[in-house]
Amino acid sequence: MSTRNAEIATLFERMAELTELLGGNRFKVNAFEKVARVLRELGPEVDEMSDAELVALEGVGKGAVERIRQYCDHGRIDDHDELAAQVPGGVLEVMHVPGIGPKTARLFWQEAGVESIADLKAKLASGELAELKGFGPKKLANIGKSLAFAESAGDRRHLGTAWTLARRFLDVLEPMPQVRQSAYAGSLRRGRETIGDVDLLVAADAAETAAIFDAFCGHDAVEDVLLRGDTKSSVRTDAGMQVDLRVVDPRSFGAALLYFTGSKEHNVRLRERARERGMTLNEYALAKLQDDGSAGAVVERETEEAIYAALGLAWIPPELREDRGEIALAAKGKLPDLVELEDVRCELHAHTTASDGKLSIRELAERAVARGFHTIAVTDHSRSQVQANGLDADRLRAHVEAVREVAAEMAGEIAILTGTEVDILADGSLDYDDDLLELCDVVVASPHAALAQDPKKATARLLKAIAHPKVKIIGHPTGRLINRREGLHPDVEALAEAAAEHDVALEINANHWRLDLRDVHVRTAVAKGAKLAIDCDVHGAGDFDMLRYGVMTARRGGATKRDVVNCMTRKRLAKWLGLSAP
DNA sequence: GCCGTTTTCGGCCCGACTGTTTTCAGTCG
Repeated sequence: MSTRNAEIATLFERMAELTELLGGNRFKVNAFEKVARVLRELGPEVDEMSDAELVALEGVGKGAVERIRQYCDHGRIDDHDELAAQVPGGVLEVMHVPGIGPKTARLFWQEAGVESIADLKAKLASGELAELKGFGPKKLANIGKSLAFAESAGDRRHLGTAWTLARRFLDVLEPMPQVRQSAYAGSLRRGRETIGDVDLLVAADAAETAAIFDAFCGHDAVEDVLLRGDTKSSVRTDAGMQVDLRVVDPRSFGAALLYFTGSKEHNVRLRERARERGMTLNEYALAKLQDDGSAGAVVERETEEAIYAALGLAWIPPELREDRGEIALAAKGKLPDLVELEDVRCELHAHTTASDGKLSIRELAERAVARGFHTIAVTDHSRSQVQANGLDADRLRAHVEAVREVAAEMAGEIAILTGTEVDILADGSLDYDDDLLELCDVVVASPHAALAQDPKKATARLLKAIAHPKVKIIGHPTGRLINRREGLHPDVEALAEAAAEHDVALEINANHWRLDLRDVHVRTAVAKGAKLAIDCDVHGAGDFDMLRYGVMTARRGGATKRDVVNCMTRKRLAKWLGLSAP
């Protein structure tokens, strides 16, 4: 995501929220949200695009282009400022509290003078809000709880946190005799980098739901039961995340899985498509649409595949369900054949106790063998990474020798490659001289410091590293840490073009704190024909399990196994690295 | 505000749960 596009997207999001809060046209709200979403996922900067190119984007009309240009020229959008002038700044934050929507936020503000979270807390405590019509003790108590939870939990959680939490619940639910099928859905199934709530789905007979909800609400992880109905329940957990469970009739599992996987925007498209074909889609079934507008005979409901097929579409992998054009591709049978976890056959970015890893060379290699990998590269940190015990020239030479010894001992089991994760210094030069890099089979070059550089410098820095003849992989190219550090904002199109030209792979660092490249960058890389490397950046034994998050991110970007160097055979990989045959 | 196999107006997806309701609005996903 480029900074300029993100800034404008934020303004459109705020226009949507303000319009909603002020009771404006809800379709206008949707339209603003849609523009924001398009901008967030846009590869090129808006100032590099023509008006015609912008208006060709689905969801972007003339009005949006005018506002975008206004921001580019003057750094502000009049409509936004006019809306914002009508509402005190803190009211939007009040609206973000779970359980408070636009109507309630407006009522609190206009009838009770709540203009901030602080006001809300004070007036909850004083009992002033209880005098408002329609607000009994339970509603207010729930708002109080939401406030406390939001403060302790903070933002959306990492993909890895959500996946682990989902597993904890499914490990209890799956073995239950009443449970016919179970799955995680929502943004977790789509592999988004951050997850709001975990959505779980279970198929069971209606008569047997009580036992399932008992097990769910009584799970060790549960701190608070938010709601419990006949078909759905929500809880807050010790992981600081909410988990929702839906129990559906086994015959409707496919329709429900489709529905609860989302995205919301993808679902809207599907339902529109159903309508165009005289059908209606909900979480129970795809059904014929009757004259009175109600759902008639069921067309399909048991599997996602059948429902997509009935809509004239190939099954769409969850990671692509973001309304980014995947439905048109599915209609033409042109969906990419996405890379899968099992396609990944090697790890090319791993650390040992020589720098800041927890495993010895041999332990690292044994773990890689256990995963069925044909190759592992030992890439410890370079000298500038003092806090990570980076290797100076003498230590690197000794370490390379040590790696070669273990490689010889384990030659029958796995190929162990010498390597380094060499720092890309602020000016784009590398942290080791070329003669040292020559010792390495694999050179991963990564930025670790000067991560607040301006985009032009960052781009030049990374381009210089890509052009270096020994570099084969650019590690975590932006250096961002999700929810913690922005990292660099390079021109990813330019990087991808250069990477393709020099036959260098851009890494998708699979660590769930990083996911760097991120999904939209992957999309750009794939479009430009650049190779990708999905690496776990292994520091400890458990890190190999991060691979699934990297693969999900690659899939979200539309990567196939032909795009990913870790999917090569041992022989092809050696050839790509310029090594003599293994 | 956006969009078009019904193109420049008139639509724009669907349902569960809660609280405070005498029949439903608000929120959420």
